[in-house]
Amino acid sequence: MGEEKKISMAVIKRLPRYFRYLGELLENDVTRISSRELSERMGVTASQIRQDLNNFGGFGQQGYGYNVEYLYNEIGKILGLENTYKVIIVGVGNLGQALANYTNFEKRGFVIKGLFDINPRLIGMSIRGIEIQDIDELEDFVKEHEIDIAILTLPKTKASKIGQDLARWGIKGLWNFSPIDLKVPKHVIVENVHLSDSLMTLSYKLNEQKMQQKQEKQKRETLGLKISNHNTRKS
Amino acid sequence: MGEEKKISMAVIKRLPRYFRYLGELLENDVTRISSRELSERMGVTASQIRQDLNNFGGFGQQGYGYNVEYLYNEIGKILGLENTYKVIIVGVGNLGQALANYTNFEKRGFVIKGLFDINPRLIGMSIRGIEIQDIDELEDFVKEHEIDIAILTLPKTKASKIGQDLARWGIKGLWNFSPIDLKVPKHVIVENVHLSDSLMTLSYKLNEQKMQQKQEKQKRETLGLKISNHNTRKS
DNA sequence: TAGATTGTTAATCGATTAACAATC
DNA sequence: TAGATTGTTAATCGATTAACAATC
Repeated sequence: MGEEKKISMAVIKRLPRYFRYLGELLENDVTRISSRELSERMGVTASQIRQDLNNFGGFGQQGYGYNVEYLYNEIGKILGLENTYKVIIVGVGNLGQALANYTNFEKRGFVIKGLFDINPRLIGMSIRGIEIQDIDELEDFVKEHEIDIAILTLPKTKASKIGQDLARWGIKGLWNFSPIDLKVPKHVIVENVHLSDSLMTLSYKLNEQKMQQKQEKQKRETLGLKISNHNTRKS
Repeated sequence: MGEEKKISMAVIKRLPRYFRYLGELLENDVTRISSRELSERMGVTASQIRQDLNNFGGFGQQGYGYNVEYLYNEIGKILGLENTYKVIIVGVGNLGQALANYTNFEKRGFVIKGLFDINPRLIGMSIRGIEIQDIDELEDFVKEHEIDIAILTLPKTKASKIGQDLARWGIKGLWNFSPIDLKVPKHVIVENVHLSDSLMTLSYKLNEQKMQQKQEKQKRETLGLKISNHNTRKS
């Protein structure tokens, strides 16, 4: 009783991908799918799919598989997509503007209520009908409108302090695009998008690939040399 | 000999974070650091740091710790940051524009050589001196300039085909921002940035937090009820 | 030298995969 | 009913943590 087995982050991080694949199946009017078939499409094991889903309950039926629409909706619920959140964007540079213009987030219940920047040239401008305000207004706005989430798209030098301020002012979640680790109380949820980390991972993988190819080439050449030596000796 | 123990993705994904922390230490003129102290700053175990680093060699010294600058440079090498790559951006919408304007990538050796879009209103415009070209020019450009990496910031309906085209035209890596899993030959490296997945993870965590708080509140209320009952009986 | 801290082996923990009884 | 496929337990695998001898 009350013994919620803590669900691992590995599982949680896979849920959006399941959701994505089920959404596609739904679009293609597929009504049912087995763990085996889904596993083949997704390139994972059927066992993992069944294990992952059974963390949250039994959504399938023996001998039948899973009803696509039902499972899609259930995963949506698990992800909390039926909630709506009041969102602000702090830092309306290139990336902030891009996110402000991105209407898809609202479909997931993330409604942008305010935009904030320090740059006087931006303040007063509007994006999708929302005026960019001076960051001095941030505290009052967050408290008055009971903002849930702040998207942090500002220079790392400022992100840390603003993140802590927002935590104090009652923000529930931070979607952080700055290449730093925010230090906030643990009741404030932080989800990071570290683009530079992602780029470095890409760099690593490209470099690894390059080295492997070089190695293989060398191996081929050594082999070629041996063969030609062999031939020389023979002839 | 030639028995490279394959390094796990978990380790690789942690390298950029080490690199980040070491960079900060370097900026603060810290010359040496022990695994223990770094572990405290980063919120990981010292054991993990030593294990991770020893996948690539012994960079420290017993009784001393690690030289910050040396370790920073070595991790930079491991990440392949001394390489330079020719990059194009395919899809110059809000996000593509933001990335095109982001100069930090060039510091990591990712040099943007071309921008491509299908939208006639964008074609001919320039960002940081680079003209946006019609996507029809893509094949010739990639082949002629031997482009290494394509950043895919286009609608998911188009990303899949373009990704496959680019693979055929000799691209080495794809930095994919579309919410799909690209199907390309395995010699083409794909690094995904799934913003919508990240947002759904945030949504999950917020929802979980909300439920936990609700549960705790209920528990407190039940407890309060019991106490008041108890008091009632007593008085 | 004595103290500190690495590199590395061994122990533990957790996550993934395999197997199969339950059941639709 | 027979076949299919889940839900779940057990086995395996891999990753993390602990421990400590080596050594600066």
